Amino acid sequence: MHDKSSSSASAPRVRFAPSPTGFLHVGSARTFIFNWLYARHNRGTMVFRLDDTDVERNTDASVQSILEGLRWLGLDWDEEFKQSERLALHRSAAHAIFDRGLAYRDFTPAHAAEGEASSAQGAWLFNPGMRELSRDESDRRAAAGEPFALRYRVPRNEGRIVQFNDAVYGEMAKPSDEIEDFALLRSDGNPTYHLSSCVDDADLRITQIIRGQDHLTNTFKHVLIFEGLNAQPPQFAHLPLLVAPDGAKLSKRKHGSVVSVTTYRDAGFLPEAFINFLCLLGWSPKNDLEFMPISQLTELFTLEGVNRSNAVVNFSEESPFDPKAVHLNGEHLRALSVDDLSARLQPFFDQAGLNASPEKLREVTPLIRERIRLMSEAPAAADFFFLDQLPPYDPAELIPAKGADAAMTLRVLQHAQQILAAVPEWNHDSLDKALREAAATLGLKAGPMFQPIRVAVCGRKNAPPLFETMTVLGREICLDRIQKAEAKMAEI
RNA sequence: GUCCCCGUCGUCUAGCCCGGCCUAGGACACCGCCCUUUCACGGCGAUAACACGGGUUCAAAUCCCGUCGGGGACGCCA
Repeated sequence: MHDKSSSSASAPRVRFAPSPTGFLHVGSARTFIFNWLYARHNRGTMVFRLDDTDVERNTDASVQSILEGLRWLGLDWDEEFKQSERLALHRSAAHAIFDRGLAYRDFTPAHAAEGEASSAQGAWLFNPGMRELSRDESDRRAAAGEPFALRYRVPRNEGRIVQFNDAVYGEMAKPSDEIEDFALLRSDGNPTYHLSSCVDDADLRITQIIRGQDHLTNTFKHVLIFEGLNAQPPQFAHLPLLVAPDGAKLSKRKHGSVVSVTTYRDAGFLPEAFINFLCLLGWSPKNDLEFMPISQLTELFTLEGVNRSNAVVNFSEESPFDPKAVHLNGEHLRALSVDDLSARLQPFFDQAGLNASPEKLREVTPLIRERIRLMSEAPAAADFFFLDQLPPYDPAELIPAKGADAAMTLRVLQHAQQILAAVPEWNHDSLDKALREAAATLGLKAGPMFQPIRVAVCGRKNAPPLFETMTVLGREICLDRIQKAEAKMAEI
């Protein structure tokens, strides 16, 4: 490629522009991820821009919470901006549009036309009388201190069609007659979202706007603003929405904490698994691949792979997380090295108050990694490795469902205790050998032989493989627990 | 209400643009079998979808029209 367009076809610049009015939710996270993937795939620039023009609703806690969510995802950005620090630019842009005659002052008091029949009778387009105000009268009233909002003078009755080409939805067109005279400046002089967003996108030389489909119809207004700014609009790419099982757009208010990314973090999702899951919602590499590390997602991501229909994120009271996300997490968990997984599991054990030393946890990790799908499940799956005292369990559990009765169970325990006290070496192979021989001696199959021991040692029926478990636990603890089990048997 | 978008297994999706290779592929979930000292992991298999109605065509999931259904946007919120 050495044509003359090489300079204009420079590296793409994309942005993620959250407004700090709540925690980072999964829909926003996906938008961020797609932007990031696009930037990295095309060796472009990722811009983080805080769209904090709504002073009323913005909170610092929200900013922190969004950053916390993004930090967890582990995806970076190259440039950072805050809209609240760029208000002067937005205002002067508004004035420039006004000076070009593309906007007018609207002295109608705020919220004047709210409620009533206005919304029932079709779309509102503009407040009567304001469009036609002469420049002189407009100036006079403004000078007199009468508050006004600045509105875009959308072309009327000119047969004008506003259009743009969306990278996902294709050719979009709408008669300007159907677009309302949206506000650029509020009566307090502050810019609206539409204005700030477009002015910044133009000023920051954003080349692709990748955002939720809920902005699809707003885009016509944005095209008009770019026009008023004398700027070339970026390419738009709208993403299908993430919806709840009830079909409605995911919202913090309606669906609660299940839409917050920190909820996934706290439940023990791996960020790479969460990202993988989100990517599969509304995008596909089209080759049946589903398990993908971030490097591969980056390599495969293109806007052509984005589809157009909304995707359901499944969650319910019983299972708060989409089963596919959980499954994917299990796969990513198992793809980690034991050292890595062990380190990531540590906080979950600490939080559970299990006092797990890194060394011990490192030994336990291989025994549970195929048995958990969320890291939060780990403490419950491995608590008996770290507890001095086994939690109480039903002695009846000691008795196998088939192959041995209570009397035989007691014999198994007693015999095992003798054998285990005498095994020369406390490792997998000698335990295996000794206990299988013991089973033969008692005339039992492996199952009925191992079950009582497993329950005695772990305090439950379902546990990791017996010999590995006993090896990690050590002889002393095993013998002690078997001893206690015998005592329990006596209770029956 | 007005405008816009969408509609393939329960869910995420491939296929649709460039009609035949689709007796519609993959994944999750569910069920069954195998592996196995339990639970898992893994392997194998089963059930399961082109919203509906018209057209165009030798041929339609794929093209056209309509209907219905779902979602979104219509704010001096973002």
